[in-house]
Amino acid sequence: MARAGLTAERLTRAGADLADEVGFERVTVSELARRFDVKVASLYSHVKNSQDLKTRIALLALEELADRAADALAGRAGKDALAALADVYRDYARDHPGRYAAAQFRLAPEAAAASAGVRHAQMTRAVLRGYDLAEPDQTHAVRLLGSVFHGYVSLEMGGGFSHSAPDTQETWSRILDALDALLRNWPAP
Amino acid sequence: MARAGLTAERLTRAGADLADEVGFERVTVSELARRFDVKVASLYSHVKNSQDLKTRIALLALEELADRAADALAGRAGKDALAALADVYRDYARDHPGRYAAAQFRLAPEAAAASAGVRHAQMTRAVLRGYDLAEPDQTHAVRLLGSVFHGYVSLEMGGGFSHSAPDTQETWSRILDALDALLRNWPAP
DNA sequence: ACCATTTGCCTAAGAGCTTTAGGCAAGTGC
DNA sequence: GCACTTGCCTAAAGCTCTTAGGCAAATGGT
Repeated sequence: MARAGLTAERLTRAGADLADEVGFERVTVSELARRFDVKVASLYSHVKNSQDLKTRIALLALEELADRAADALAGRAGKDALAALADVYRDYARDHPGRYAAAQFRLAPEAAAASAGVRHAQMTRAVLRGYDLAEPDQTHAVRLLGSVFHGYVSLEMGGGFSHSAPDTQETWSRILDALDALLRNWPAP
Repeated sequence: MARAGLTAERLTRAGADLADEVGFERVTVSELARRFDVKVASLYSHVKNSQDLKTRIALLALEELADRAADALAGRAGKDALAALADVYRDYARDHPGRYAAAQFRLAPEAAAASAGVRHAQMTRAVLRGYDLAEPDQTHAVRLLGSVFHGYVSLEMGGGFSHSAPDTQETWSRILDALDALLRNWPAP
């Protein structure tokens, strides 16, 4: 019997593609086996279990997202950098909804600490260097930006803003304007 | 054989409690049947299927959340109202994590239109009456607030802010201060 | 109070996903 | 060329979901 050439990495990538097609929550070891034209049990030599597979997909998504963000931030500062970072999240979620959902997957603490999640926080801090914020306000601002980016993208993808004018692109720009204004004028306690 | 007195409503409430205990994604028709000491198939007379059950739980959560919000907003205006509404979301998510997750469940368009989701949007608009925003800025602001509230709560619950100073309560207050300042000083396009 | 009807929960059964155990054959290294 | 490792397989058990059909408990009209 010819071998299919399974690998944890190939499975992870295929799982991520599957997530983008059918949604992260419907990523299943069985479906993945079907796609590789292989029996289900065979996957268990490469991946511990379903949880492990999902964790790998999540880590992949976090990496990809961090790579895109690093690219987008190169050579930018101030509002330019803010908008670039924001767009990376929004565009990634549009291009890869399943991967984006995977990036939200609850990781075990050690996995989380070793993940690209750390880079995300660093990059948000890098954006804030264009604004004049001392600690602890900088941390507050990091958390605010994370909340807005994630919250907006997830509401928009979830259809929370649908069927209503004005269109979401317009809102997105105005929110970025507003955040820029806010960061330039962060209120004292 | 004694009857268990099953009802769509009782199942929904028990399902919501179950969600709070083990997480919304682990709410299962089987587990619910176990809790009522009844065979699984019996639930299918009261609830169409697993999807239907989850939808009902989601609608319940949206109602409860809207009721809490309406309560909290009564007699408040301006920043007071803003903070009260924000706290309702955060507190509800803390008290009822499973229900909160359920409230994020993707509803079918008709279900969504008939849900308490509409009230949520109205209440956010009510809060904005304390600030001087004309359309379309008001809609942009509604979306911003929704994004921040949802994004913050979901990152905080997901452990996104864990293990790091300053504590999340402090950040939350400062974010509300910042939003208040931003709304009082919304930038022109 | 009695019988007919409705309603509620049951048994049975099929189909899918997950996971473990053990086997045979295709590659790998001496 | 042979022993060994590795990769995919078959088999099987356990869990969830869902439908179909049956019996008994409630309900209500006479």
